[in-house]
Amino acid sequence: MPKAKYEQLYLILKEKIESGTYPPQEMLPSEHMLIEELGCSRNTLRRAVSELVREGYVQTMQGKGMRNIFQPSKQTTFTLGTIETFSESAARNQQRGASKVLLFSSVTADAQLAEKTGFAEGTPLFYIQRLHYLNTRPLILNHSYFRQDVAQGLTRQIAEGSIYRYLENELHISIINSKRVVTVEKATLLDLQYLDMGDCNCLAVVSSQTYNSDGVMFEYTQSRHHPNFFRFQDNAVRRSSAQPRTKLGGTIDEKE
Amino acid sequence: MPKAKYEQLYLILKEKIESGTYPPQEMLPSEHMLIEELGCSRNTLRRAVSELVREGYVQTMQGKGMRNIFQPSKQTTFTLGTIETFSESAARNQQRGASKVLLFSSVTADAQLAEKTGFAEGTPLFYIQRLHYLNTRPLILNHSYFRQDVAQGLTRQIAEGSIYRYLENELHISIINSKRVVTVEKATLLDLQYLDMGDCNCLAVVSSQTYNSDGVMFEYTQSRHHPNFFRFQDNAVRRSSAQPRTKLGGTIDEKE
DNA sequence: GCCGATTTGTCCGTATGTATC
DNA sequence: CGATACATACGGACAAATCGG
Repeated sequence: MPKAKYEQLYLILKEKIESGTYPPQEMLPSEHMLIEELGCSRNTLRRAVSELVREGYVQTMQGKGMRNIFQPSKQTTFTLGTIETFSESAARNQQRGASKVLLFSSVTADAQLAEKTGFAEGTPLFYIQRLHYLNTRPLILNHSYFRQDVAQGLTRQIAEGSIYRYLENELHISIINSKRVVTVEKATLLDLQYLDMGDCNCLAVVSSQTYNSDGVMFEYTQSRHHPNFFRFQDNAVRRSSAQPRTKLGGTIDEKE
Repeated sequence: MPKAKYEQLYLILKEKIESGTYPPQEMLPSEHMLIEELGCSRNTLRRAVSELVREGYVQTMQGKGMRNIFQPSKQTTFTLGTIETFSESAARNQQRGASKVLLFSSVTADAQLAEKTGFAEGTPLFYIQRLHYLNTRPLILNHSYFRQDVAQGLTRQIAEGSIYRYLENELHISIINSKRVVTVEKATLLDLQYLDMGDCNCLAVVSSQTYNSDGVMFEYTQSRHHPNFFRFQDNAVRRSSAQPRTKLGGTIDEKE
């Protein structure tokens, strides 16, 4: 369970929105009312609300109030504000994913690999190819590179299970953040061999660089997603001062 | 210029990070130091910092401090935390985009269109097809639907220029937020006709539902992006309490 | 292992500004 | 104009994690 109060309030409000306790398209109680009802300070409530805004559950408008703009899942279930990952999809569909290690090897980053991954040239790496299945259907082909000096003792056996459980529980590495880029690329021969793509010749590629608490990027992973089962969700919020900020300013300018 | 103090502090810190005033991979000054240096309260500083964390400029670790993890643009310029839009790319490359209206029409949402767009069946809509060029190269094919009762008086002439300037400045509609979904789809005949896609038969599709301050979704736009020029960026941050939250929890679980 | 200093994380109360009605 | 509501900003208090002695 979450310890922080603002997380609890966030979950309470989210539940009330999803369950229809707050009617769709209608105004929520004012901050003042919610503070009394929930027994918290204004700052704490606002922190919970700002998360709901970021995820597209509510609109806030100065001088007016907060409006519930949650829409209960049109077609597929509607999780907001982030990537729907493989394991999330699996859990949501009551299906369990499986994984298979195609390749476990050691490599040293050459100039080309350094350029692609962001590791320094000459860095010793583990290079692992893994295939993720959902319901016996292969959906994601992963190319992962781990720094050998960080992921010490990593073996093919461990990769068959959970690499991250090993890194966190055995090596006590704490993962801090992960930078990701989504692009669309032509399918390689390997993609076509393992992913059953029909007549599509492109796929969605999520490249991520993951950092530990020492600030070192210890992992680069390229996830190649079957195009029919890839779905990224986001909510862009209007920013008061329309700088060359990126969020919605960009999105809206895009349409001019 | 931005009015809010936390926005100014955010820009100041971001500039110092990007310019190398704070060395890469090193710790930033502590909150206490920055507060004195910048002349602000702790909350205001923390608000600015949290934005930098969200965009992958810095890591924060309780008991340790803040580390600069910005990487100055490996290959393409590196804007973090959001979609790189058409106009942003254009501006960044010193190139100007152009737009062409392919179709301007009125339609009424039937069952199928209602399902796809989220408008109620029977809603009168403007349906506009527009092609966006970058440097004479067609990159994005947009299918836009606007509610006629909201976007009153919209004409093909206006669509040749900026629809949003008309909506905001003439009709005084305030845009609050926009829900977006990124998928990969097979190219249609129209895509192949207008976008010069080579031998790719798929493209990146960004579907967005945009809301005004009355909480009504007044626009649905499907942006079909040339696969070679699509790039979505994100930074996932570790959350202390590992709930069935979505951000990094999901990303990491994905790798199990 | 303990203790204290440092640093970030959470929470509260209050005051003021600004947009809406 | 006043009342209401959200937005910004400040200062203080305590908790939790880290690190060095």
